Amino acid sequence: MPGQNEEKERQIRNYYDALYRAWGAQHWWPAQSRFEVIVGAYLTQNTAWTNVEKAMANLRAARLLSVAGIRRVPLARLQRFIRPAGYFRQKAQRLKLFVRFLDRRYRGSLPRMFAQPTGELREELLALNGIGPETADSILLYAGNHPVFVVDAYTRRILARHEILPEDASYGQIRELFDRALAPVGESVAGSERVSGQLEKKVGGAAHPPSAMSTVQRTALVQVYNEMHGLIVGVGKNYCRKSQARCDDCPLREFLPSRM
DNA sequence: TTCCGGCCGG
DNA sequence: CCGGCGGGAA
Repeated sequence: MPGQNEEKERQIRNYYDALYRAWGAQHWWPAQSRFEVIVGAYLTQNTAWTNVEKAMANLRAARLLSVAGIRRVPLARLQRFIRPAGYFRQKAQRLKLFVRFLDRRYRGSLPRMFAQPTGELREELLALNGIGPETADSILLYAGNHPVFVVDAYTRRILARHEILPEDASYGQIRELFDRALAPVGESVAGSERVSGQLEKKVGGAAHPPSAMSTVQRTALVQVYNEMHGLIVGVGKNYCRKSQARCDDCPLREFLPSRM
C-alpha cells in the first residue's frame, strides 16, 4: 500500500506545523562554538541536559572547552570536570579519542572535517568508539550544518504512541521517514514562502540527492531539521514522558490515535 | 525509585 | 539481545 507512507509523511508535516505554531523557533542546541556542540553531543548520551550543563560549565571555567583544551588536559583531570554528566570515565576517554581522530585525520581542523561529504563523514564518525547514529547526526547537523535529521528516544516514543511506526523501528527507518516528510518543507522555506500553513501544498516530492541540492535548499533543510528535532525534544521533555505522559495539554493531542 | 537529548562489549 | 556505565533531579 503506497498511500501508507505518504500519509505518515503528511502526519509528520502536521506535527511540525502544529508545534511550530504553538512554540515557534526553539533556538536549539545553544552553543558558543561547533566544538561545544560536539562535546555536548557526547556528554548528553542518556543523560539529562541539566547535568550536561554543569559539566560544560566546569570545562568552560577551566578554559578547556576547545580542541586544544581537550587535547592537553590529562585524562584524570578531564574526568573530574565532566563528572556531573555521568559515565564520566567513558566520556572522558571518548572525547580524547575524538580529538585524536581529528588530529590524525584532519590535522586538528574542524572546518576540514566538516568540508567532507555528509555520507562519508558520517561513516567516519560512526567508526569512532562512543559515536552511534544519534551522536553522529547531532554532530553533523548542529555542529557541521549538514542536512541530516536527528532521531532520539523522544522521536521513537512519540511515533510509537501515535502509532505511526512501531516501537522497535530502526533508527534508519525513522530517519528516512522524516527526511522524506520534511524535504518539501525545506523546499518551501528555500522558496522564501511562509512555512506555517503552507505545508500541505508540496507533497510527494522525494528527497533530493545531496549533489542535486542547491546551497539555499541545503541551508533551508538544515534549519527545518534543526527546528523539528528541537520541537520534538520539547514534546518529549514536557509531555510525552516515559511514564505518566501528559497528553491532555500536549500540542499534539489532536493527532492521538483515538484513545483515552 | 525512576529517568535522562546512547553506546559498547559480551 | 542484555548488562554496564553514573551522577543529579523529580
